[in-house]
Amino acid sequence: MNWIRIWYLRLWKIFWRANALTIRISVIMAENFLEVNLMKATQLYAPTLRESPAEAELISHKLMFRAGFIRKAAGGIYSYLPLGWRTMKKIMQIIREEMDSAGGQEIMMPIVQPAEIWQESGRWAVYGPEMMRLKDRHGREFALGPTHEEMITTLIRDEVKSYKQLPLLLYQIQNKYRDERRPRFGLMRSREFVMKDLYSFDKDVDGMNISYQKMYDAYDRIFKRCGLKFRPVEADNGAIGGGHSHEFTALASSGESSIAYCENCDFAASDEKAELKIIKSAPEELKPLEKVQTPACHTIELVKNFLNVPIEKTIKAVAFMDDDERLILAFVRGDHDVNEIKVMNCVEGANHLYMAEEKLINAAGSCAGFMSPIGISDAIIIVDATVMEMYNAVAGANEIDAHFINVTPKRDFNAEKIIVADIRMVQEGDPCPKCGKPLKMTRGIEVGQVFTLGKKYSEALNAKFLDEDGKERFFEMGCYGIGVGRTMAAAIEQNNDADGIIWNKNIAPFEVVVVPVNAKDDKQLAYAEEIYNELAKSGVDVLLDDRKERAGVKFKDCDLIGYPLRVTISPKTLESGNVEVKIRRSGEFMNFARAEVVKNILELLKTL
RNA sequence: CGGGGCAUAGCGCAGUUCGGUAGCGCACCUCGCUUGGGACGAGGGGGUCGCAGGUUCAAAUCCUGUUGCUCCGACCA
Repeated sequence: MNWIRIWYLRLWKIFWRANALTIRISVIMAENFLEVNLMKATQLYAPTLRESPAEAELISHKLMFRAGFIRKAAGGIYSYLPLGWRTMKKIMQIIREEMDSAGGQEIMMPIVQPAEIWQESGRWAVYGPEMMRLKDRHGREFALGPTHEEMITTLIRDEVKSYKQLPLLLYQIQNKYRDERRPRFGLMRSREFVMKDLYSFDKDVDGMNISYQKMYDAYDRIFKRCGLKFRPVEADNGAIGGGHSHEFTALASSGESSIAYCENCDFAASDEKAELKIIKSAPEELKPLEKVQTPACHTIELVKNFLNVPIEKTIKAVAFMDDDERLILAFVRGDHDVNEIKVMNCVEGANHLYMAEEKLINAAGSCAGFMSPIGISDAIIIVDATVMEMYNAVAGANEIDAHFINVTPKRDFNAEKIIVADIRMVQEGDPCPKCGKPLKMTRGIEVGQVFTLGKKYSEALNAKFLDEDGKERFFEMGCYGIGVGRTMAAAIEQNNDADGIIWNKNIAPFEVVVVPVNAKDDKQLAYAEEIYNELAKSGVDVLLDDRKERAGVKFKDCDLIGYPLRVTISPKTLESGNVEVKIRRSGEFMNFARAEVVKNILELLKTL
């Protein structure tokens, strides 16, 4: 029996070699095996639906479901069908090419990770219920990897021992698991998802910053190639600290994060992070401070109306307290909102902010609704920098039903007792911190994030190497993720119409579909096959819709699935000798002479 | 984690108030007819009514428990 085994193995070897050849060669091979080629719609598993499940909320979710891209297995857990997986693979291929050209090397790490490495880094206890945990038959604990910092750091720590081996950039494209409290929006927030993550290891901070920049640039190319409208947004890497972080955010009204961006320059930041310029008010002649009665005017709106002053002339107070029950009063202009994160960053030792209890406010000698920095002592007072530029404004008087008028903070606030800082929330129309033009606000989908980790994990997991001086040092790390499914969903959010998806050709499941309007007509079918073969030979990713459906059904499916180009073969086109091409995005029809079809389609594709 | 809603055929839904042995549209199968934008006609297949227990001669329907899904909020980043 041994010889059978040997032959079997030899055949496998040949098969795999063939698989590894270039696309062009596989196209030539496909020509010979066309009869079993799955590029025909009759053989493609693409179940399209007229209606979407009631639970689908987002356009991308509905369309992916209707177009036969995904099916749900459980909440936040999906199968990818052939069309969906083709697009996923195209996105992954773009990512691979850019990662490789930036010096990355692809690896594959386990989904199932031992508890020990998480215990070692301290995150086993910290991660919480979002990490899916399981035990093997011996009772040993494991987790389904929500991320791979521990895995990769322990992977390299015993092997990479010299600065000469650095920098090292390793990445993988892998399923990740996060047991979201509330999975929703289809692939946008799922519990199992495909993610590319690259980890960089450098000998020093300079090296880490170079790696960071390489990734930043690679991300820019990746999302451009995917045809996304996006912004790299300055983000907070908070607890991890000490470095930069950018979120690559696809602009979409359905997005979960809110960002401010400038149309004039490249500024973009999350609403929480955006640093703002001081807005100066026009100087005025200073009037004397005066206390006035304002009965029951405990909101800015009421005060403004009662005293008949513009809202920009009022000062709003928000009272917080921290874990130690310290009272923190934040003051912003009446038409502005307080940014809690910025406030928290001003207060040393504060980890959480809560709305202050009224008794705290009273104990400090003030009262809710009428708080003021003037004449209050027992509180941490933080004043927005823009407030300091106001003249003759209205502020609370720290007693019920009374306000000060003609408040000029520079004159009236006790400079020693207040902290002046940028603590307000960005608003549409605020001047851009970079160029001063009015900012725009939009919502966005975070499709990728780059950030520097520094030594956080190398220290926690004791991953060291020897530098030029023979001294032991911890790796300077960075990590860089891209949500592949999210990228697909974001592309659909940005590119769809009433009929369905509109793909960019780089990530479309097929670039071109050839449709004989009546596949039962042998002449049409033969003609369509001819064009289909020519396109395939020219390297076009093409599908032949040879289904014996009515033309309307096929057209509807084409639009729904969103192939960038449709080639239509009909009695009309047969007679004229021309071939009709429809551009999905514009709805434009074009007619090409038979001999020019391939050439023109190749040209057209460059523009899509 | 708090608050709402839903669970009946692959998908969308009706039937539940008032218990009587399950229906509609789309999809699917067969035949006919039709073929440039989700045709039409005739016939047909498919459901332990989320699950478990209870009440009753009889439960999709009433009662109890439970699970899942979903929306809003909070939390997380």
